[in-house]
Amino acid sequence: MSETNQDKAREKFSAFLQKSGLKPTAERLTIFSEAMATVGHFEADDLLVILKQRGRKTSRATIYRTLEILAQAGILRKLCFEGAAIQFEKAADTPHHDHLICRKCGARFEFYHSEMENLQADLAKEYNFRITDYTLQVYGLCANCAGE
Amino acid sequence: MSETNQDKAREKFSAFLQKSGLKPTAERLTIFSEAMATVGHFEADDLLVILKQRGRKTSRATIYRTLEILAQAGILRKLCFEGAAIQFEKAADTPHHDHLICRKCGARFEFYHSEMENLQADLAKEYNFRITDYTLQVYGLCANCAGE
DNA sequence: TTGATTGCAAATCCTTTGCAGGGAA
DNA sequence: TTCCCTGCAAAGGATTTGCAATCAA
Repeated sequence: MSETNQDKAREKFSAFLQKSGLKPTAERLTIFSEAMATVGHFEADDLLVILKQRGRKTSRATIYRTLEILAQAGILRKLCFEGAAIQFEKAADTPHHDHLICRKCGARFEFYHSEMENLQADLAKEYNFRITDYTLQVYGLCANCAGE
Repeated sequence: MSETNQDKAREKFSAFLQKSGLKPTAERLTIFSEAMATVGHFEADDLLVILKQRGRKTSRATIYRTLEILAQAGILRKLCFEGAAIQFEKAADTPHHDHLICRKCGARFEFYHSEMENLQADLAKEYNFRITDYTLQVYGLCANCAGE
Protein backbone atom coordinates (compact mmCIF):
# COMPACT_ATOMS: atom_id res chain seq x y z
CA MET A 1 0.00 0.00 0.00
CA SER A 2 1.47 3.31 -0.89
CA GLU A 3 -0.75 4.94 1.72
CA THR A 4 0.94 2.95 4.39
CA ASN A 5 4.37 3.87 3.13
CA GLN A 6 3.45 7.48 2.93
CA ASP A 7 1.96 7.49 6.39
CA LYS A 8 5.08 5.93 7.77
CA ALA A 9 7.17 8.51 6.01
CA ARG A 10 5.02 11.31 7.34
CA GLU A 11 5.50 10.05 10.85
CA LYS A 12 9.18 9.63 10.31
CA PHE A 13 9.34 13.18 9.05
CA SER A 14 7.47 14.58 12.03
CA ALA A 15 9.64 12.64 14.41
CA PHE A 16 12.79 13.82 12.70
CA LEU A 17 11.73 17.44 12.74
CA GLN A 18 10.88 17.26 16.41
CA LYS A 19 14.07 15.48 17.30
CA SER A 20 16.06 18.12 15.45
CA GLY A 21 14.20 21.07 16.86
CA LEU A 22 12.78 21.99 13.47
CA LYS A 23 9.24 23.17 12.90
CA PRO A 24 6.66 21.43 10.76
CA THR A 25 5.98 24.52 8.71
CA ALA A 26 3.54 24.71 5.85
CA GLU A 27 6.39 24.93 3.35
CA ARG A 28 8.05 21.83 4.69
CA LEU A 29 4.88 19.83 4.76
CA THR A 30 4.01 20.86 1.24
CA ILE A 31 7.42 19.94 -0.06
CA PHE A 32 7.18 16.64 1.74
CA SER A 33 3.82 15.92 0.13
CA GLU A 34 4.96 16.79 -3.33
CA ALA A 35 8.10 14.76 -2.91
CA MET A 36 5.98 11.79 -1.87
CA ALA A 37 3.80 12.27 -4.92
CA THR A 38 6.71 11.91 -7.32
CA VAL A 39 7.42 8.78 -9.26
CA GLY A 40 11.01 7.83 -9.89
CA HIS A 41 13.72 10.46 -9.80
CA PHE A 42 13.39 14.17 -9.53
CA GLU A 43 15.65 17.08 -8.84
CA ALA A 44 15.23 20.24 -6.84
CA ASP A 45 14.19 22.21 -9.88
CA ASP A 46 11.45 19.76 -10.80
CA LEU A 47 9.88 20.39 -7.45
CA LEU A 48 10.13 24.11 -7.93
CA VAL A 49 8.20 23.84 -11.17
CA ILE A 50 5.55 21.63 -9.63
CA LEU A 51 5.07 23.96 -6.72
CA LYS A 52 4.85 26.90 -9.06
CA GLN A 53 2.14 25.11 -11.01
CA ARG A 54 0.28 24.62 -7.78
CA GLY A 55 0.39 28.35 -7.30
CA ARG A 56 2.99 28.27 -4.56
CA LYS A 57 5.80 30.75 -4.54
CA THR A 58 8.21 28.58 -2.62
CA SER A 59 11.77 29.70 -3.12
CA ARG A 60 14.53 27.59 -4.51
CA ALA A 61 16.47 28.00 -1.30
CA THR A 62 13.69 26.51 0.78
CA ILE A 63 13.37 23.59 -1.58
CA TYR A 64 17.05 22.81 -1.36
CA ARG A 65 16.98 23.20 2.39
CA THR A 66 13.98 20.97 2.80
CA LEU A 67 15.18 18.28 0.44
CA GLU A 68 18.33 18.13 2.47
CA ILE A 69 16.27 17.63 5.62
CA LEU A 70 14.27 14.88 3.94
CA ALA A 71 17.47 13.18 2.91
CA GLN A 72 18.87 13.47 6.41
CA ALA A 73 15.69 11.99 7.75
CA GLY A 74 16.11 9.03 5.46
CA ILE A 75 12.90 9.75 3.62
CA LEU A 76 14.58 10.65 0.37
CA ARG A 77 17.68 9.17 -1.10
CA LYS A 78 20.17 11.29 -2.98
CA LEU A 79 21.60 10.05 -6.24
CA CYS A 80 24.57 11.48 -8.01
CA PHE A 81 24.83 10.90 -11.74
CA GLU A 82 27.54 12.27 -13.97
CA GLY A 83 26.71 15.54 -15.58
CA ALA A 84 23.35 15.98 -13.94
CA ALA A 85 21.95 17.77 -10.96
CA ILE A 86 21.52 15.75 -7.80
CA GLN A 87 18.56 13.43 -8.09
CA PHE A 88 16.23 12.43 -5.31
CA GLU A 89 13.97 9.47 -4.93
CA LYS A 90 11.76 8.17 -2.20
CA ALA A 91 13.74 5.86 0.04
CA ALA A 92 10.71 3.75 0.82
CA ASP A 93 9.94 2.99 -2.78
CA THR A 94 12.02 -0.11 -3.02
CA PRO A 95 14.54 -1.50 -0.58
CA HIS A 96 17.10 -0.61 -3.18
CA HIS A 97 17.39 -0.55 -6.89
CA ASP A 98 20.41 0.12 -8.94
CA HIS A 99 20.92 1.72 -12.29
CA LEU A 100 22.05 0.55 -15.65
CA ILE A 101 22.89 3.52 -17.82
CA CYS A 102 23.69 3.80 -21.49
CA ARG A 103 26.69 6.03 -22.06
CA LYS A 104 25.49 7.02 -25.47
CA CYS A 105 21.77 7.69 -25.31
CA GLY A 106 21.47 8.04 -21.58
CA ALA A 107 18.74 5.43 -21.27
CA ARG A 108 18.36 4.20 -17.71
CA PHE A 109 17.14 0.90 -16.43
CA GLU A 110 16.65 -0.10 -12.87
CA PHE A 111 17.51 -3.48 -11.55
CA TYR A 112 17.60 -5.25 -8.27
CA HIS A 113 20.65 -7.03 -7.04
CA SER A 114 20.03 -9.29 -4.08
CA GLU A 115 23.70 -9.89 -3.45
CA MET A 116 24.10 -6.45 -1.95
CA GLU A 117 22.70 -7.44 1.39
CA ASN A 118 25.53 -9.86 1.96
CA LEU A 119 28.04 -7.34 0.80
CA GLN A 120 26.73 -4.77 3.22
CA ALA A 121 26.98 -7.20 6.09
CA ASP A 122 30.53 -8.10 5.13
CA LEU A 123 31.60 -4.51 4.84
CA ALA A 124 29.99 -3.58 8.11
CA LYS A 125 31.97 -6.28 9.82
CA GLU A 126 35.27 -5.73 8.09
CA TYR A 127 35.41 -1.97 8.36
CA ASN A 128 33.31 -1.59 11.45
CA PHE A 129 30.96 0.69 9.56
CA ARG A 130 27.35 1.36 10.27
CA ILE A 131 26.07 1.19 6.73
CA THR A 132 23.10 3.29 5.80
CA ASP A 133 22.79 3.06 2.06
CA TYR A 134 24.61 2.70 -1.18
CA THR A 135 24.40 3.53 -4.83
CA LEU A 136 25.44 1.35 -7.70
CA GLN A 137 25.56 2.47 -11.29
CA VAL A 138 26.54 0.24 -14.14
CA TYR A 139 27.50 1.91 -17.41
CA GLY A 140 27.65 0.57 -20.90
CA LEU A 141 25.94 0.65 -24.26
CA CYS A 142 22.35 -0.40 -24.63
CA ALA A 143 21.30 -2.81 -27.36
CA ASN A 144 20.43 0.01 -29.75
CA CYS A 145 23.54 2.04 -29.29
CA ALA A 146 25.87 -0.94 -29.32
CA GLY A 147 24.58 -1.89 -32.72
CA GLU A 148 25.87 1.16 -34.51
CA MET B 1 54.44 -3.82 -14.52
CA SER B 2 53.08 -0.34 -14.46
CA GLU B 3 55.22 0.42 -17.50
CA THR B 4 53.30 -2.05 -19.50
CA ASN B 5 50.01 -0.59 -18.41
CA GLN B 6 51.16 2.86 -19.22
CA ASP B 7 52.46 1.86 -22.61
CA LYS B 8 49.20 0.23 -23.41
CA ALA B 9 47.36 3.33 -22.34
CA ARG B 10 49.60 5.51 -24.46
CA GLU B 11 48.87 3.41 -27.48
CA LYS B 12 45.22 3.41 -26.72
CA PHE B 13 45.32 7.17 -26.47
CA SER B 14 47.12 7.59 -29.77
CA ALA B 15 44.72 5.26 -31.48
CA PHE B 16 41.74 7.06 -30.04
CA LEU B 17 43.01 10.45 -31.09
CA GLN B 18 43.66 9.26 -34.59
CA LYS B 19 40.33 7.53 -34.89
CA SER B 20 38.60 10.70 -33.73
CA GLY B 21 40.54 13.05 -35.95
CA LEU B 22 42.18 14.73 -32.97
CA LYS B 23 45.78 15.80 -32.87
CA PRO B 24 48.37 14.53 -30.44
CA THR B 25 49.35 17.99 -29.29
CA ALA B 26 51.93 18.73 -26.66
CA GLU B 27 49.23 19.79 -24.22
CA ARG B 28 47.32 16.57 -24.64
CA LEU B 29 50.36 14.41 -24.27
CA THR B 30 51.46 16.26 -21.18
CA ILE B 31 48.06 15.96 -19.57
CA PHE B 32 48.03 12.30 -20.44
CA SER B 33 51.42 11.78 -18.80
CA GLU B 34 50.50 13.63 -15.66
CA ALA B 35 47.24 11.76 -15.42
CA MET B 36 49.11 8.50 -15.68
CA ALA B 37 51.47 9.61 -12.94
CA THR B 38 48.66 10.10 -10.45
CA VAL B 39 47.84 7.67 -7.70
CA GLY B 40 44.24 7.21 -6.70
CA HIS B 41 41.69 9.88 -7.43
CA PHE B 42 42.22 13.35 -8.70
CA GLU B 43 40.11 16.12 -10.07
CA ALA B 44 40.61 18.60 -12.86
CA ASP B 45 41.92 21.22 -10.52
CA ASP B 46 44.55 18.92 -9.04
CA LEU B 47 46.00 18.51 -12.48
CA LEU B 48 45.99 22.24 -13.01
CA VAL B 49 48.06 22.68 -9.87
CA ILE B 50 50.49 19.96 -10.84
CA LEU B 51 50.98 21.40 -14.29
CA LYS B 52 51.49 24.82 -12.82
CA GLN B 53 54.19 23.42 -10.56
CA ARG B 54 55.84 21.96 -13.60
CA GLY B 55 55.94 25.43 -15.06
CA ARG B 56 53.20 24.83 -17.61
CA LYS B 57 50.55 27.41 -18.21
CA THR B 58 47.92 24.98 -19.39
CA SER B 59 44.47 26.44 -19.08
CA ARG B 60 41.67 24.98 -17.08
CA ALA B 61 39.61 24.68 -20.23
CA THR B 62 42.17 22.50 -21.92
CA ILE B 63 42.44 20.28 -18.89
CA TYR B 64 38.71 19.73 -18.79
CA ARG B 65 38.62 19.12 -22.50
CA THR B 66 41.47 16.65 -22.39
CA LEU B 67 40.23 14.76 -19.37
CA GLU B 68 36.97 14.28 -21.18
CA ILE B 69 38.85 12.83 -24.14
CA LEU B 70 40.76 10.49 -21.85
CA ALA B 71 37.53 9.34 -20.30
CA GLN B 72 35.97 8.79 -23.71
CA ALA B 73 38.98 6.79 -24.70
CA GLY B 74 38.51 4.58 -21.68
CA ILE B 75 41.84 5.54 -20.18
CA LEU B 76 40.38 7.39 -17.25
CA ARG B 77 37.28 6.59 -15.33
CA LYS B 78 35.00 9.31 -14.03
CA LEU B 79 33.65 9.08 -10.53
CA CYS B 80 30.83 11.13 -9.19
CA PHE B 81 30.59 11.64 -5.44
CA GLU B 82 28.01 13.75 -3.71
CA GLY B 83 29.09 17.28 -3.06
CA ALA B 84 32.47 16.99 -4.73
CA ALA B 85 33.95 17.78 -8.08
CA ILE B 86 34.13 14.96 -10.58
CA GLN B 87 36.95 12.61 -9.74
CA PHE B 88 39.10 10.74 -12.21
CA GLU B 89 41.18 7.65 -11.83
CA LYS B 90 43.19 5.52 -14.19
CA ALA B 91 40.97 2.83 -15.63
CA ALA B 92 43.82 0.38 -15.88
CA ASP B 93 44.77 0.65 -12.23
CA THR B 94 42.55 -2.05 -10.91
CA PRO B 95 39.80 -3.94 -12.64
CA HIS B 96 37.48 -2.20 -10.23
CA HIS B 97 37.37 -1.02 -6.71
CA ASP B 98 34.47 0.37 -4.88
CA HIS B 99 34.08 2.97 -2.18
CA LEU B 100 32.94 2.97 1.36
CA ILE B 101 32.28 6.51 2.51
CA CYS B 102 31.54 7.97 5.90
CA ARG B 103 28.64 10.40 5.75
CA LYS B 104 29.94 12.35 8.68
CA CYS B 105 33.67 12.77 8.32
CA GLY B 106 33.97 11.91 4.66
CA ALA B 107 36.56 9.19 5.19
CA ARG B 108 36.83 6.91 2.20
CA PHE B 109 37.88 3.31 1.99
CA GLU B 110 38.28 1.24 -1.09
CA PHE B 111 37.24 -2.35 -1.28
CA TYR B 112 37.01 -5.01 -3.85
CA HIS B 113 33.84 -6.95 -4.40
CA SER B 114 34.36 -10.05 -6.47
CA GLU B 115 30.67 -10.64 -6.90
CA MET B 116 30.40 -7.80 -9.39
CA GLU B 117 31.75 -9.83 -12.23
CA ASN B 118 28.82 -12.17 -12.07
CA LEU B 119 26.45 -9.32 -11.79
CA GLN B 120 27.86 -7.68 -14.88
CA ALA B 121 27.50 -10.86 -16.85
CA ASP B 122 23.92 -11.27 -15.70
CA LEU B 123 23.02 -7.73 -16.57
CA ALA B 124 24.66 -7.93 -19.94
CA LYS B 125 22.56 -10.93 -20.76
CA GLU B 126 19.29 -9.74 -19.32
CA TYR B 127 19.32 -6.23 -20.75
CA ASN B 128 21.43 -6.94 -23.78
CA PHE B 129 23.90 -4.29 -22.68
CA ARG B 130 27.54 -4.04 -23.50
CA ILE B 131 28.81 -3.16 -20.07
CA THR B 132 31.88 -1.00 -19.82
CA ASP B 133 32.19 -0.07 -16.18
CA TYR B 134 30.35 0.68 -13.01
CA THR B 135 30.61 2.59 -9.81
CA LEU B 136 29.48 1.43 -6.42
CA GLN B 137 29.46 3.62 -3.35
CA VAL B 138 28.41 2.43 0.04
CA TYR B 139 27.58 5.09 2.62
CA GLY B 140 27.41 4.91 6.36
CA LEU B 141 29.17 5.95 9.51
CA CYS B 142 32.71 4.89 10.20
CA ALA B 143 33.71 3.42 13.55
CA ASN B 144 34.75 6.80 14.93
CA CYS B 145 31.72 8.71 13.86
CA ALA B 146 29.24 6.01 14.81
CA GLY B 147 30.55 6.06 18.35
CA GLU B 148 29.47 9.61 19.11
C1' DT C 1 46.35 27.36 -46.45
C1' DT C 2 43.07 25.33 -43.55
C1' DG C 3 41.09 23.47 -39.90
C1' DA C 4 42.12 22.08 -35.20
C1' DT C 5 43.62 23.70 -30.65
C1' DT C 6 44.54 26.81 -27.06
C1' DG C 7 44.06 30.41 -23.40
C1' DC C 8 41.36 33.74 -21.65
C1' DA C 9 37.43 35.55 -19.89
C1' DA C 10 32.74 35.42 -19.76
C1' DA C 11 28.88 32.64 -19.26
C1' DT C 12 26.26 28.69 -17.26
C1' DC C 13 24.45 25.65 -14.20
C1' DC C 14 23.58 23.99 -9.72
C1' DT C 15 23.71 24.93 -5.03
C1' DT C 16 24.61 27.55 -0.83
C1' DT C 17 24.59 31.67 1.98
C1' DG C 18 23.73 36.35 4.11
C1' DC C 19 20.35 39.00 5.46
C1' DA C 20 16.09 41.45 6.53
C1' DG C 21 11.29 40.66 7.14
C1' DG C 22 7.64 37.73 8.91
C1' DG C 23 5.74 34.32 11.91
C1' DA C 24 4.98 31.10 15.84
C1' DA C 25 5.60 30.17 20.73
C1' DT D 1 10.49 38.93 23.14
C1' DT D 2 13.04 35.39 20.97
C1' DC D 3 14.14 32.25 17.75
C1' DC D 4 13.08 29.86 13.68
C1' DC D 5 11.81 30.19 8.65
C1' DT D 6 11.38 32.20 4.44
C1' DG D 7 12.35 34.65 0.09
C1' DC D 8 15.37 37.27 -2.33
C1' DA D 9 19.39 38.25 -4.34
C1' DA D 10 24.11 37.67 -4.22
C1' DA D 11 27.85 34.58 -3.79
C1' DG D 12 30.22 30.28 -4.84
C1' DG D 13 32.22 26.44 -7.06
C1' DA D 14 32.61 23.49 -11.00
C1' DT D 15 32.38 23.18 -15.72
C1' DT D 16 31.55 24.87 -20.43
C1' DT D 17 31.68 28.04 -24.20
C1' DG D 18 32.76 31.97 -27.56
C1' DC D 19 36.35 33.91 -29.67
C1' DA D 20 40.66 35.51 -31.43
C1' DA D 21 45.29 34.02 -31.67
C1' DT D 22 48.26 30.16 -32.52
C1' DC D 23 49.68 25.84 -34.16
C1' DA D 24 50.11 21.55 -36.80
C1' DA D 25 49.38 18.92 -40.98
